Amino acid sequence: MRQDPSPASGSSITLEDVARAAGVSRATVSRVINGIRNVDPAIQETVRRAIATTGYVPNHAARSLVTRRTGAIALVVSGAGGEGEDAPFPSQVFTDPFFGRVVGGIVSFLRPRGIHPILMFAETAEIQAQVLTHLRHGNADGALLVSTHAADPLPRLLVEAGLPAVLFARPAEPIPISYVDVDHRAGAELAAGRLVARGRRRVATISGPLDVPASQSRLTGFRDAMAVHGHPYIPCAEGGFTHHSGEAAMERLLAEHPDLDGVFAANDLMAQGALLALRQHGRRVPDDVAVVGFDDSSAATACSPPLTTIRHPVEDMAAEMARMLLTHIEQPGRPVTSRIFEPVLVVRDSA
Amino acid sequence: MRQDPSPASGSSITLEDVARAAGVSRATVSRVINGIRNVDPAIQETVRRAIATTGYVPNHAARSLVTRRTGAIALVVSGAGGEGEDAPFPSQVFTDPFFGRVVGGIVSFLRPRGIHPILMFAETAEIQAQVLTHLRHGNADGALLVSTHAADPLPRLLVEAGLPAVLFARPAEPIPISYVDVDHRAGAELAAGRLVARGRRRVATISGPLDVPASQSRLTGFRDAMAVHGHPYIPCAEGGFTHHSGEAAMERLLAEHPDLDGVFAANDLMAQGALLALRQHGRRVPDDVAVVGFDDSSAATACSPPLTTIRHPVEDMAAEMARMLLTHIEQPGRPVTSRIFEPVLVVRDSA
DNA sequence: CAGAGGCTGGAGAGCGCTCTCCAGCCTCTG
DNA sequence: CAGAGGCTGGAGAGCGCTCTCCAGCCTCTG
Repeated sequence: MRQDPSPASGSSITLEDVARAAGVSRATVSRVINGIRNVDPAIQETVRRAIATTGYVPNHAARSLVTRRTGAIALVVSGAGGEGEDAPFPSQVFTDPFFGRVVGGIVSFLRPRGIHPILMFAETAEIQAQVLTHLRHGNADGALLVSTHAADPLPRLLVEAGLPAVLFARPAEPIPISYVDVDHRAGAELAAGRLVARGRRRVATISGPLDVPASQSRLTGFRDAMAVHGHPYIPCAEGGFTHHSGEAAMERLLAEHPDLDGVFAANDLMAQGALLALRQHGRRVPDDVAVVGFDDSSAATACSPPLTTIRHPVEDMAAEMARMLLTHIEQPGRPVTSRIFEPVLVVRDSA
Repeated sequence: MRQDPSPASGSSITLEDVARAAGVSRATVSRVINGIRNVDPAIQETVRRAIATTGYVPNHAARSLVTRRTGAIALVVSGAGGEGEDAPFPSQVFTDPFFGRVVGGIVSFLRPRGIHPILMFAETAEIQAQVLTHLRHGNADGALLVSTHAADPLPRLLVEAGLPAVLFARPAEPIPISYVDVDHRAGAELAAGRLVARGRRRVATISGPLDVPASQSRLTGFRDAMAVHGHPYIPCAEGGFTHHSGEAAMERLLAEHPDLDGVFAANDLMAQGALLALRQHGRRVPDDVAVVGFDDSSAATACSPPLTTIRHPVEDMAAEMARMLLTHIEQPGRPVTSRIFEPVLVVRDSA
């Protein structure tokens, strides 16, 4: 079974070969493959058969050389501005279940369209520059950007480079770029409502990093809602969206307010840490202290007790990001847009 | 500030433009950029300056059309053969901290070489076919494959397609493909040694799915080592590498062997589930029952108490996969190889 | 029935690179 | 000092597609 021009090594069968086999021109084969213009059904059939028998596979590079499209989308996870922890950045990021849901939503939208995202991490300014260069080399038609820090300069750099891009979460600085986001304020109001409904009167909150707009919205939204319910003073300890920072923040809150009976943590990972601290201090959850998280990550169900939390439709949001990006790529002149999603309260055992 | 051929939209500056600006031929510019053959240092300098002033960025498609290399690597996460759970596959997969470490290791090796992996999920046979077609279209020079199930046919399909590929973990069926793996048996021996050293005499194990070679190796390795230590009978409950399956397996073990004082779970997620079950049954860990996990995932430290576990150098293994793949791509004739990594015991509180 | 206009297939240019081949120069050796 | 051989830069083909332009045919209308 000798096959000299091995079909594997670059599949050396070209459009020319198919055209010859079908007895038509290259242009006609191209038209059949790309489904443009009317082609006689009988000829279409002949061409398709020729493709099948030759085992032809289009050369992607040749195609994108002329179309000036790569057909590729970059998924950029950017963390510039954040301080390093023990694990290398990509490990750290993917340990967060949130990113799994983002990836899931993006893939669910792109894959049926034959697109697979290129995964890029840009945790430092230097690497961001490399990533940007890589994108400008025409390695992707556009970028989906998820930043872990608000001070991220990458969104602006992408806009300046003229590269189609969509953000997950509103950028800290106002720049002309499309994004999806959740209504953080509404989510915080749901959390407040739940704690009040459970009869909690001495409530505190563990916020995310306060340079992140989302953290700000959750904090002020929570405080405003609690004020409406007649609770004017809500102590806050700032965390860093990590398990350990949540534990530490809970320790600080307990030290200053040992009589608290309710906590709203701005994400589930911190809520999980808070549960640990509460247990170590002998507090029962939810009997002594009710805890509400945010995100409905898989951490929420792995906790003991399982977390009552605020779910944003991350998969839907991520899919929408991808949809918006494809629109921008297909219609370059299009104005930027945003889309805000409504969160929902997920009641489990912690509150 | 008008720029008609916008530098963003495909950066219409070509090698030709740089050559003209530098007063040399296209070939010379190409040589400087790719660092092939000697070029007069003075000319090199002139060319570099011309590149800088023109803002030239090589066209990736044109290059790969002639080199027949894309410069891209696919990271394929394959789950064919597994039964679906509630979350969509990609979300599920990335929720497992293990994949974060794999991605981290791969990125740490590829990124300095200017390569960013294309992320592909292939959870069903149908999607595997699509993924394979996509790869054969020349969208990547090779594939790094992480399978979640042993019966995965994708490794064989990749070999048949002649596509350079490297697996994480030895394939179930013997096929000529390179892989990295951990010495599962040695890891299980470490776990057995630890439990024996802690004076445990009634020890059970929670295995992974028994159609996975790794699960088999861990189970037999554990049983063999315990036999050496004088414990001939080790009950086993089969799990599915998930939190919940670990919890369920622990329930079964406790029902049949209420007096057990030590458990080896074949991964941390199941160990975490086991801890939950033990707590619900009023067992103290490690006083009543010592628990050893496997993987040293972030679940190990999020547990209460933190898990004593077996760490495989996942990041190193993933980086090695990438290195092996690049070797295969650069030297197509090269025979397949394997590399087995030694695990280490990480002592925390659970045993 | 003649002419206009639409539709379909082919010819051929061209996308932006790399790489082979060759010319010309320079260096070294006998 | 002549000739061989190495080295460096340029010319030009060619990678495999798409897309424009055009020819030829067919259909429809006046």
